[in-house]
Amino acid sequence: MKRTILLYALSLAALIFILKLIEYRFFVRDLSLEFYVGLVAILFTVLGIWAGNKLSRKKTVVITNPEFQFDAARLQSLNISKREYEVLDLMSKGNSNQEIADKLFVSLNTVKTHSSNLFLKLNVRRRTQAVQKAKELQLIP
Amino acid sequence: MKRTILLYALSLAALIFILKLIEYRFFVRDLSLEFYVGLVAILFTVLGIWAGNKLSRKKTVVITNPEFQFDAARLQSLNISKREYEVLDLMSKGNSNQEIADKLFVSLNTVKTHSSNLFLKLNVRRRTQAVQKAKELQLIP
DNA sequence: AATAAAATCACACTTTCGGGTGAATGCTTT
DNA sequence: AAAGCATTCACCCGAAAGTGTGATTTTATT
Repeated sequence: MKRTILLYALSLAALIFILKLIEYRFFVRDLSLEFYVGLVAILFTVLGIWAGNKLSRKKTVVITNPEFQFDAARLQSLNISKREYEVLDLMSKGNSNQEIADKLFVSLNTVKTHSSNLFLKLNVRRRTQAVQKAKELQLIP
Repeated sequence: MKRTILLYALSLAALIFILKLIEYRFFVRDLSLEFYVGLVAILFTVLGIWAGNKLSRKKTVVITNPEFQFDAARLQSLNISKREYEVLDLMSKGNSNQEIADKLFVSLNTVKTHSSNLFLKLNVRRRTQAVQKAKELQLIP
């Protein structure tokens, strides 16, 4: 964290130095102000992406802790429906399809349909893989 | 992904518009070039951080659980053999019996025997339950 | 009201899993 | 050497899981 901030500061200093050089050329060679500003924008966008990645990678480690942080956004982005999620949840608790069907008051075939669609959305082929992936994606505890 | 790029483009356009306004004021109020450049730098750093985060967020895959403390004593007390544990480990990673057999260079029947004994020792009836219970017992991450 | 999405179920079919039994081999431990 | 354990494998059988297709109903959204 500290090192990232330090590196950011150093990069900032280096960039400002480079910009001063460019500024010099700008006045000497009479380039347009738009070109100059565009260059600054590009450089700092790149720097921002880099710094952002460095800083948010630390956050990833925080997410790694055992405290489950439900990722509703990811659930939505995968287009997993409410019913499919319920099946996933019961699945992760070690229930068979028949047990899931009994608990959700639906037929076995319905559970199969839901789980099949779930596997497609999670891009897996078996329930064990689905559970694994769902945990990685912070969809279930 | 597409939406992020679109939003980035829109933000870019908005920023350029704002910059033009600032540029206008710059000439009118005669602010220093350094101030102007600094502002551009800050704005695009922020934009870069945001865009970078959006684009790289899908990389937050969590596999390691730092809380995991391997409980060798429990493994022994359950009389789980080395080979059975290897099967359990591969099982927890979503492998089918056939895949486990291939990875351990044994036959499918052997894996079935191991997993069957494993289920007895863990007092479960399905691989999903076995994985669940093994995690609870701190046998696997 | 029309359309789209979600949820429901069926049926046929293939694959995978799990139980039960039996058996051969090798490695320790007594 | 004998007993015990782990490891290996085979065969059979039934249960569970998963695939594919098609169809109906319910619920949201426009």
